[in-house]
Amino acid sequence: MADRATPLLHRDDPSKDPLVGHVKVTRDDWLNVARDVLVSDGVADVKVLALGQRLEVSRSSFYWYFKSRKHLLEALLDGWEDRNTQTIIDACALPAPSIGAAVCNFFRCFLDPDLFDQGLDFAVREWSRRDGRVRQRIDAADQTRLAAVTEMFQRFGYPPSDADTRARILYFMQLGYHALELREPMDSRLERIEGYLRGFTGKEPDPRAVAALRSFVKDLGDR
Amino acid sequence: MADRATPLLHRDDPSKDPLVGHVKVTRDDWLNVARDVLVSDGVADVKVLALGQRLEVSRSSFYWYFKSRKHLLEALLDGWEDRNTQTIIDACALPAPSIGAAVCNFFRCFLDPDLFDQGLDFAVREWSRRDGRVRQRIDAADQTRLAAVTEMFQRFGYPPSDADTRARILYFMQLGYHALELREPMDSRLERIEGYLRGFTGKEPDPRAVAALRSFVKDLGDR
DNA sequence: TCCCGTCTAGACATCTCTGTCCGGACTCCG
DNA sequence: CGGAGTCCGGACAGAGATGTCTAGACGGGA
Repeated sequence: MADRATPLLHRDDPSKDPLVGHVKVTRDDWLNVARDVLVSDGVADVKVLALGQRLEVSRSSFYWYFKSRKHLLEALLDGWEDRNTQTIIDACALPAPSIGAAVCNFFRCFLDPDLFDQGLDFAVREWSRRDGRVRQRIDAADQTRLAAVTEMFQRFGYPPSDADTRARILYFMQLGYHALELREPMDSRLERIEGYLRGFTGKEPDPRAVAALRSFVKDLGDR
Repeated sequence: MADRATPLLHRDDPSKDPLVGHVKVTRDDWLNVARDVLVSDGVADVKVLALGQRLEVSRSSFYWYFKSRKHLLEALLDGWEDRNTQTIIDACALPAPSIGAAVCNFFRCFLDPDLFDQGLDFAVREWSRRDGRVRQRIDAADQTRLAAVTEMFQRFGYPPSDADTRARILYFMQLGYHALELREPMDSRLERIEGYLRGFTGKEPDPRAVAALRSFVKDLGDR
């Protein structure tokens, strides 16, 4: 024992750390930090050393949880697919009394950042431009999502080609909205959505569906 | 003289090179290759070694033309600004008999990839998300472009606030269109533009302006 | 108390990219 | 012919990132 007499904790000052209470870093911690960096800085900046510094832990810890950086990126993609694509599929498969209510269900998962993470979706889309395998996964995800939306319209009696067209417009519109990074107040966004409902269903929006959407948004604002 | 008896040219087989005829690599060659990589792979992949390999030249040549990689990126930004922002400014300042013809001038520079490079604009916009200084430059460029479009509407009698609104819709719409990476046939794109003309000018499109735009597009297709 | 599984620090080799330096080939021009 | 200027290849050092290895701290169970 020479100069180091305080080997107790590997974290000097846990109070100023966002993970107060944790003494150990979990695999999910690595994944969450990696996801944050992916969204804010892009995949090129997802570096083991940088993630470790943010977690105030050395790189060695990383290699306990992940075989390599490549495996981390793979896990990141799996999480993205589980979260975003599955959310859309679930929303489209939800039972609904009318097509208007069904479209409302579709919009709901985009309104709640806990359900669909648009920043992550955008980051993966950007990542795909530079990685063929990611490109394949996101292309497949787009196909899967579109198929789910198309099936939703078909379930309410729209003929296949019509359902396909409406699904594409609906899905692409959401992509474009997020791509522009508009920051619109929730109220005017709701009004726009009601306008969309008329366009996609071809009739006046179901008042009960609109009311449900409004209360859903209100809950989002309250919490 | 040991094993190398053919020191004549530094390029083994100039025939299969895109720069046939060039024996020397120019500063513009480096810039062009760098721009291509920036557009297709992002700024992180703009590496001196990779650019040199594509030019079939060693990195030493690079440091003859550029002080450092940072200076190359700076030159890339200067070229982007000279080309894209200046193109919009010039198009908006062009004399026109009516606001409809003026808006046609605006659309023209987006239809011709030699005037406005949308891939480059998109790549720089993406780069700006990870570099504060680039972010400042692109924010300033957006302001400058919007001011030019606003001035165009004001020149034709629109009151300032109205001109500002129309300019924003017009400019943001172009951004969104390119962001979605739609590949629409030129014919249907022209029809859409005529529809926009009604919206932005509030009256039927100037037939002469539309005819000029059509012949401009035809020239683009012919060459 | 002691041992074992869990988790991390630090040292190390390796790779990639950057930037510098030197020398040589080529061109132009006197 | 020859010297200066232009341009490039190759070697070198340094920084930073990845992945491996070993020793050791911690906690829980026999």
